[in-house]
Amino acid sequence: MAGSLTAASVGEDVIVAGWVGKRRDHGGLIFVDLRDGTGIVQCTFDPEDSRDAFVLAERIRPEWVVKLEGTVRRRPAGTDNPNMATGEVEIIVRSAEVLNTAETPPFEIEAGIDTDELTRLRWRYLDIRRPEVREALVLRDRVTQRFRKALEHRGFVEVETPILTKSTPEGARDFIVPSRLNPGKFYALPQSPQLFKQLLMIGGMERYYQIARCFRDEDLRADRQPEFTQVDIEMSFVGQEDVLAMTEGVMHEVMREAGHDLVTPLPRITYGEAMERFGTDRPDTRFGLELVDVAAVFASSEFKVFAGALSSGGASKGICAKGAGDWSRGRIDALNQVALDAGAKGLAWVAVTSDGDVKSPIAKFFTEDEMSALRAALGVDDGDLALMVADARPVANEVLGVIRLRLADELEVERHGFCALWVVDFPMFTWDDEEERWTATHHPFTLPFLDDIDALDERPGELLAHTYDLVINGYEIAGGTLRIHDPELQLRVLNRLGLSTEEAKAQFGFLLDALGFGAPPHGGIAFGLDRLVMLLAGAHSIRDVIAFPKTSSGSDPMTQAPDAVSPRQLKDVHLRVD
RNA sequence: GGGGGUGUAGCUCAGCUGGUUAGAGCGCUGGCCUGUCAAGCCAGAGGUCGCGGGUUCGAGCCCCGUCACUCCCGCCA
Repeated sequence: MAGSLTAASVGEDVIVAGWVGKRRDHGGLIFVDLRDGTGIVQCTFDPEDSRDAFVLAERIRPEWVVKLEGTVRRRPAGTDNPNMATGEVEIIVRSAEVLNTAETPPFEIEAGIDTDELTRLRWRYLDIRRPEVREALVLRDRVTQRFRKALEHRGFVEVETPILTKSTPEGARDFIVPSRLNPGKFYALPQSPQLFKQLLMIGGMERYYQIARCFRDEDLRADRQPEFTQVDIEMSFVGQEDVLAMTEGVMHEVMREAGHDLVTPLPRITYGEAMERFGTDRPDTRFGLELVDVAAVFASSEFKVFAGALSSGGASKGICAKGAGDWSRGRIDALNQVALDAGAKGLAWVAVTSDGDVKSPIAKFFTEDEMSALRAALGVDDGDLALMVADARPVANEVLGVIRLRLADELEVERHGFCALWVVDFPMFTWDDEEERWTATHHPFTLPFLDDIDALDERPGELLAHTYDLVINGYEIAGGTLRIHDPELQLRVLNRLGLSTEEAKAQFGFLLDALGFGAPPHGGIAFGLDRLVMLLAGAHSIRDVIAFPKTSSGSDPMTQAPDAVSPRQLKDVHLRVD
């Protein structure tokens, strides 16, 4: 009500209820900004209109809850406030009632405050009164509703899956819940509905979705919370193209809801290409700064470090930092440190000043021809800085991927709008040095490329899988796979991951059994709803789009969770705590 | 688990090379004020300098430890 009053409402008698914002007391005249869910309107207390209301207005304080009755009036000439939606009008208050008083809030309830997040979270319900937080939650609702609408329209059925479920190996650390009725046994909270959606396909649901809460007991980040929300989707009797087309259609509608036009079909690149060009599997394609293979330049050069890396099967890659040719040595050294931290042995560089002078610790190893070849390969003009890494191919790519993002910041590269793309064909397995075994790149239920299935045993590192990640502005917004529907193949994959047949049956027996009862071919995708809304809201953390998020140590400053429980509770669930 | 940053009034911050009684703006309280909207003017209250230890004649400042928040790496199939 409050925020929707305009000149068209002039003359109307209205009742508004809400919170007191700013109060401006002129002695003989008092203005109160009244805020409700719709916005803010100025309410004017004049003793000539109502003595009682005026006397009350002298007492009220910020964040008191009041109900005001009065008439909407055009503001006197010259007193309009063009900065507020209701700035042409005001309510002349005839009667006022205090519904509740309030403590002085620990921070001001208004847009654009610069208060520490801990303070905001401790009084999150006050923070939620502020417009940015409110708008983020409203946006989240609109996005969620649009997902529902778009999916229902396409024949999907929303099904709830268990929150109390079974811990399985592979993947993230589970949150576990002790069972009172089963001493010594535990439920696990789902990392995602994963297996249940497959079981729904086997159950003949054919098209399932769920706005699903997921739980992972891992360390937090700006874009990672211990509980988060997926829009989880699965379809039967489909191939990859069907899933991608469905996803693009739904995304188009969702983006439209948020006021953006997503041009489809989206570009696609393979995982391999993403790594070669951007040094990451989730490239931010709002800018170039792509990685270039400079092996041809270094193969025969006198620069032993690079030539050596190449001859031992590695790669040498480079990136051209436009306009960085005049950077100080210190600034380049800082980049070198970034490269070292990212795992490089060093960062080679050639700076060409805007006067055309070449400065480089490695220039002495190059002939004039080689130097021009390097500049041509990377597109280095006067005033540019070339950065090169030679190492095992994955290392060289990843290091330059990190450098690329750093350069985008340093060079203040323009990054606006939304650049979405598919990254497809991830490897089925990734070698884990620490555990000395193959792990599933996406998950163990991913369908590998069947035309190369011999690689499963012979060359597991080369086997690709039917996978697709939707990446926007460097964030993985959705990811999915076609699933294995053959129990024999599923068992082979689990074996390949180091699970014996007995272990596989103990952990995933219900899935293997189910696959044996006529599982249809199926595949799907899951969106990270929090991240998507964060991007759409222009926020920098998913905490900004979650009503009651946790701090980076996983605690809630408002409820004080997690907290100790009583000895009785522990005894009930057969637990002892040190 | 590791690295960086931060921690001083309710909020945001300043506080010099270690030196008297720790300051400012906003907010809050009281007073004045009939057209403000970051209202204005006057007055006032408000401090475990995150916590613990150490060095020193003397610590907000230096040292050690610790806690919290935050960003990143590891981790997140």
